Amino acid sequence: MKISSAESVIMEALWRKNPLTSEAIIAEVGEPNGWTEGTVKQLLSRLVKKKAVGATPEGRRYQYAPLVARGDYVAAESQGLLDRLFDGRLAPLVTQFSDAGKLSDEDIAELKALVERISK
Amino acid sequence: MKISSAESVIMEALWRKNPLTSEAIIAEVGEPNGWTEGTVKQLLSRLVKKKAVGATPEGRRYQYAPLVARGDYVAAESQGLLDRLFDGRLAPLVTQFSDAGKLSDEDIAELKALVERISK
DNA sequence: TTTCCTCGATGACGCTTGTCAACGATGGCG
DNA sequence: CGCCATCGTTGACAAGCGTCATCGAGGAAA
Repeated sequence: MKISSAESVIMEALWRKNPLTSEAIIAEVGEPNGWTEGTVKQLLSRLVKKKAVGATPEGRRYQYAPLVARGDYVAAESQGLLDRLFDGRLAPLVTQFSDAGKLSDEDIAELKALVERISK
Repeated sequence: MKISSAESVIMEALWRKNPLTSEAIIAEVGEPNGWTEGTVKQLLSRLVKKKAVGATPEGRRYQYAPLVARGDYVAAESQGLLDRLFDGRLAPLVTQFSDAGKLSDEDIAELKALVERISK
């Protein structure tokens, strides 16, 4: 099942630290996103139903933890974008950022080092 | 306004060649996507309402053409992904593909040449 | 034990999306 | 001058999403 954009905010919190109780998650993402307790609980429920998050009973409450790895999610999202917009190829994506002037000198240096390392 | 995923298929057709009549668009994207005429017409209407596509009367039909440049769309989508998943930095995205073993030798060569050119 | 608090489950609602069909105007052909 | 083929507009509907509130069950505290 697909993880929606609001849901991914919850996931990010859980990827950062887990397991967490709903209370902790609400504390973590509620305020910054202007969400009430009810909203966060609903998102959490949907994630559990989607099997993206696991809920283990601990006493009165649940401990929530991600069931999908962030790496997998990131890989799928990235690949999706690449396929949809860049014909599956990475270089044009990099070109696009370069052409848009979105690359700092540091970005370029990082890339250079990275490519150096990869290509050996 | 946001362009949805089905809508973007229509946009891609128009970016490839424009202006087009609805008939041509239906011929172009209907069959490959398993869409009926009605579906394509609806998507087109929504795109016009969203001002992503312009419709100029020609005789008793319209000629449809994109009002947003593909470059702008691609830039926004790419930036969005980068911000959401990679803290706005490009190098980690490249790393992710590298780590996932998704880079062919050709990809790497392209990247290398590209970075070379950019960094001067 | 009774009252209260908290947790997760569920209902609700308006909006967008994906998908398709029906309708009303209009131009072309016989 | 009528009829038919089209075109764009609209309506429709189920599913998903963003958002929030209410409810029932079960501990905790008095």
